[in-house]
Amino acid sequence: MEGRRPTATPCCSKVGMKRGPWTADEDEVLASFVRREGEGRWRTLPKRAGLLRCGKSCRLRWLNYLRPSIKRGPIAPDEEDLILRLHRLLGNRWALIAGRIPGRTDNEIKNYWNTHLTKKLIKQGIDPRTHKPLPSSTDHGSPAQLVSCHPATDRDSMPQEMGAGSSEAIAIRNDRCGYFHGLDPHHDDVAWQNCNVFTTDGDQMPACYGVEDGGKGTDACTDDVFSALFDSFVNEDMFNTNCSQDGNTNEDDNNMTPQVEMIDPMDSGLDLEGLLEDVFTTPVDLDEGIPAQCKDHAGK
DNA sequence: AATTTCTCCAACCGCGTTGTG
DNA sequence: ACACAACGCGGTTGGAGAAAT
Repeated sequence: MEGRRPTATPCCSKVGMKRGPWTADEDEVLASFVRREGEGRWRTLPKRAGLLRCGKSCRLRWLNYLRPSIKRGPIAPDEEDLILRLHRLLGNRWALIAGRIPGRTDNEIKNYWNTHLTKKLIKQGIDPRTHKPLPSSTDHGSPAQLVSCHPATDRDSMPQEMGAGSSEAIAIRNDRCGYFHGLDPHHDDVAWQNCNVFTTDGDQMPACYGVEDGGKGTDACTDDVFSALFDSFVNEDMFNTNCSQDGNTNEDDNNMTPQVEMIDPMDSGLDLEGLLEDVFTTPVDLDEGIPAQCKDHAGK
């Protein structure tokens, strides 16, 4: 973009630095240099490589476009599904999300989210920021004190155009259940007992949140717990299985406003990144790092 | 065909975090 | 403990092309 407006404080104040779209020649210079010298030292890279770009620009170009592992082309449905689940779990942690979707960059996912998925969710009556039903699409009714949030509960209340198994549908179900209610009571009893019920007044907080143990609560969460948690987010089939195994139904669910403490993992003091790193011990490469269910789901 | 509006996405910026001396 | 540099991330911008009028 040659015509990008100049700013008062450009990232690189050096006069003579080139900005805007990269040319094929620049790409070639950068790519061959990074292949030769490796990533890093971006600040000095332009000089060493003979590019009239700032280091930041070089880094971005490499990471978002030139890296050999970049997958081009449209986002596949399974990738979209994974993005939705991960966003629900992680929020706008684009880099973290991208790290779980091989070949996709944080920028690409962010763009896709902003241009496609937000609209899609809004169209389906879901707030893309919170993954909760939009106010206009919810009917606030009876004050439930305790919510036993079993996914099957909401199945019948899904919007018609939304398949019960769709990620959007799951998003709604999970919204009514709190972040951790994707946990499978059949899969991990301890995790379920720790996390399945909590109230608005915090009478019983799940140990996972680290509230009751002086902030060291993440220690109380085993890898198994978070594997189960994460599996439940990324594995639709498992989730549906849970639903079918759970006989709980509530015909008035549409009217139920769950008084669940919707704890934002980002604000809970829970080190999700660290925990995710534990769940996926190897970086980026899904074939190695992502549980089988997830791998299947991503079709990688 | 010309013009306007909309959509997409590459690139930029500012700020927070991490590393180093 | 502090300062500084480098890196990395998320939010935002604006040009190009597509679609609508």
